[in-house]
Amino acid sequence: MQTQTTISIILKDGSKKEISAGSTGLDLAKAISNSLAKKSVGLLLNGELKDLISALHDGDKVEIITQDDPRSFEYLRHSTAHILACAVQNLFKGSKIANGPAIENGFYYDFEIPEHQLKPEDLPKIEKEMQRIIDEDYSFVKVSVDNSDKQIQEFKSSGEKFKAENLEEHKHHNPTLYVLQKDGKTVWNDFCRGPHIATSKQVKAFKLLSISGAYWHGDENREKLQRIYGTSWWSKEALDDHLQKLEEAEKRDHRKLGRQMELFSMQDESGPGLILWHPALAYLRKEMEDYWKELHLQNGYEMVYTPHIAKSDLWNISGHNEFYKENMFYMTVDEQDYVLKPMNCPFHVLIFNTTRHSYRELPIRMAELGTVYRYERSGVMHGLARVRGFTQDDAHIFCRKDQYVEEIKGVIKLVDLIYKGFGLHYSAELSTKPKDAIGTKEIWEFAESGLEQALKEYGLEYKVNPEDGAFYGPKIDFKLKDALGRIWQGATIQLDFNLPERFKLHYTDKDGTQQQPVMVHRAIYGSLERFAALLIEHFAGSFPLWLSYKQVVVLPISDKHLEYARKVESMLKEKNIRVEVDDRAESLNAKIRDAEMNKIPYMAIVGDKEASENNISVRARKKGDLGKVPLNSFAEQLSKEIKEKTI
RNA sequence: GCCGAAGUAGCUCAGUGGUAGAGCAACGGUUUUGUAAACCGUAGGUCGUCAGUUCAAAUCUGAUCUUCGGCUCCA
Repeated sequence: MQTQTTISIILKDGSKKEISAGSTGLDLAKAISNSLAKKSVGLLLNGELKDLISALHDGDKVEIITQDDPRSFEYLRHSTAHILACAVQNLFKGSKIANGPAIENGFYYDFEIPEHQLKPEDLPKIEKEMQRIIDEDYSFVKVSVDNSDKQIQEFKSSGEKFKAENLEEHKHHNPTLYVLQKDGKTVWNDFCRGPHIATSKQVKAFKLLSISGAYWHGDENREKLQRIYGTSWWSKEALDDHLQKLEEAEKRDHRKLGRQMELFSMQDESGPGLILWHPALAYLRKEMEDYWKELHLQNGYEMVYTPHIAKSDLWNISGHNEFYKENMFYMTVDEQDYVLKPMNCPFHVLIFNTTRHSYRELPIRMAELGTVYRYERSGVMHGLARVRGFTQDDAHIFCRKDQYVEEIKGVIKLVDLIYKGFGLHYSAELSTKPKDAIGTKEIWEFAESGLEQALKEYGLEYKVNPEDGAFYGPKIDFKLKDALGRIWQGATIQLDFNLPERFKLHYTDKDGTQQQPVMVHRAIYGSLERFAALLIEHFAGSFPLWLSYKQVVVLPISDKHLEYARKVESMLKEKNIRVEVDDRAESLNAKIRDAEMNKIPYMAIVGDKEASENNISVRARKKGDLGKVPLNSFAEQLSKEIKEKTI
């Protein structure tokens, strides 16, 4: 009898497991339980994601990644991308493969395909070939490249120039190939770091979604590539859920709802990226603005208004002409150059600088709903979310160093307060000093630690984005999460060391010396346009009562009830409720249907019974009949809902 | 800006070289309706724009504008 050598593995929970030497991760999973082995996908081996069949060594720390672990998608999707690449190369002779990573919710692969432009009709054909590869049950086998130069030559001779270039770049990082193999026969290979699933059959549910262009290494001077996007899941159910979510997102698309609900438009005559706010969305904006102004005035801000254009001189001082030139609209009047403002800050600084300031006056908080114009490249515009003219809910705080932390806390409080009114959840991120920053090390330290202190004292969780701040100062960004779990850019708080210097901002301190104030830029909605887009998609157009254009529609059962309907209307109008009567000669069912389609929160249905009892039958959007309610209590209930901003 | 796709009635879409279509919306009439579409009729389009090919162009070609999917960039 031979003595079996064993090795000791440290599991996730810190416990140790003895297994026989030469075991793989899969063996370890089997040794723990069969059901675990079935769900196992890969390993976190000493902190790195590795193939499930990686060999284990004595003392390794191992966490088994199962299908329940979100990290398992990296394996699945990246492997599905490889199957896609193999399928495309089988179908389109001479195709060269570039890169194919897993991305959020899916994957893509980039190809150079000579003499064929991919069309949507190609996707089902490619899917079929992928399914064939999956059904063949090929193994993903990792092969280390011992002679990089020889392998590069091989890639080059088979025309795989992108693989050759990738390998050249990584030749000193223990390069590996992944090959698709069956019965020891290799059918396909790619230069790849991995990790992968074990066999192609593990791909249970995938779909190719779209085609687009891309460049090798994202560089428009390099080769043009064709990209295929897809998604891949562990089960058909999960795939269907995901596809349904995509469908739901499409239904909620603010551009689509914008047309359907007549919220806004952009027109050829007025130009791209320039929004016409139609009455329904203008009402929502008015509510956003009123709410904003009310909270800002309550929280020590002062309102200012500044022009839309300014002489070029201003932008020379601010530095915009130097750093922001390609984003600005220019015009010449009376031989004088003017610029359409891309930011409000220089104007606020001018207001600050009009008089001398005492340390006693600070902080000064100057707020403006300022409309700015930025030249955006033609391909980047997107509905209300990315435009050329937009209104920032901008404010600048000029304060002393000793007031700085409190001021930041005040802004965080205001952000919290405002988002509450919309029922939105958010998270915070702190971005620190980038490489090409201006300002001394001391001032950056002061600024960053101040932001951090404010976040901590406020008790807000945050993530740090190292080196992601603006060149002129660090910032806190707020990310908003919508009803579908998608992330939107929200509020931002930025320190600025640049403008106080350029505009020579001063205040007179206690001891009579001239000191430079700290300047904070901050916006909470960010852009009213983009925030409106967020609200449209978050609520799928069914806005809460306080944000609805039409809050109530009165539906008379027949013409006989028009008189009473008008009475209901004027009574609600007196209470400042936005109401109208549907007096069309349509059936009640048709009126209800139209009101539902127009996403009006409440319907007040009135007929003989209601008129005689001085009440109404209430029907709520999407909820249906709520029964009869006295007119007065209905009005009171709505007023309360509006006042409390009930979601 | 770059790559690719698309643009037909207010909206959603059909129409692949030979007289521009449907549904919904609009308008007129009939119906007077009890919780998601009553019925009949009328009107509405230089087929994004400009050139070209052709006896003939929504349809083929080119340019241009806009939109969409990406790349890049960003509030």
